[in-house]
Amino acid sequence: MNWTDERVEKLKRLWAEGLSASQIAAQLGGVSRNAVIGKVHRLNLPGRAKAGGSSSSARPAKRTATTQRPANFQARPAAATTRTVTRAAGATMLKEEVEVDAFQEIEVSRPLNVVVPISRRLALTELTERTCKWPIGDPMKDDFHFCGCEISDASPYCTYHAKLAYQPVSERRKAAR
DNA sequence: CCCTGATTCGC
DNA sequence: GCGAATCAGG
Repeated sequence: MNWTDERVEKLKRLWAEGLSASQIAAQLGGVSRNAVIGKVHRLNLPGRAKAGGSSSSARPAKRTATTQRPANFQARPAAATTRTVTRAAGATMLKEEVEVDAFQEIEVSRPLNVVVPISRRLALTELTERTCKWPIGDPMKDDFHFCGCEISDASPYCTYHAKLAYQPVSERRKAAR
């Protein structure tokens, strides 16, 4: 694989979004994470905070899609906006708005110290034994992805989605993200 | 041991 | 310019 303009643009975009080098490599295909990092340097793109690198949870300066935030840290307004803009069909739109409203309810009632994982937006082929396999979005649409945040135990889901996984669907829907 | 980014250096 | 190998860290 060579670095076509298209692939370079995608690299720039994903890097700016805060995806890790390995995630970007998986999305581009045909390159290793080292290749991605090397290219990032050659392009003189801004690096990630601190030398020695760090896991996704230890990037102090930049807030990225892989960090975790307190539950009440304004995830909702952005999400609500995005969903409203993204959806087109009337029926779907209505459903989404209901979900968003329920989500707001949940968030208000959630204790302050609970953290909600921010999706790493991984594709199926990017999942590992240690990434949350909670599906997000419509499998028939381009933006379908999995939560992908890190998990530590044997559960297929992160702690947040594990709680959802064993609830009745009607209850899950309220907190679905 | 999993992961992260940074750097080096032969190609 | 490219990226595997290696390093250094969480």
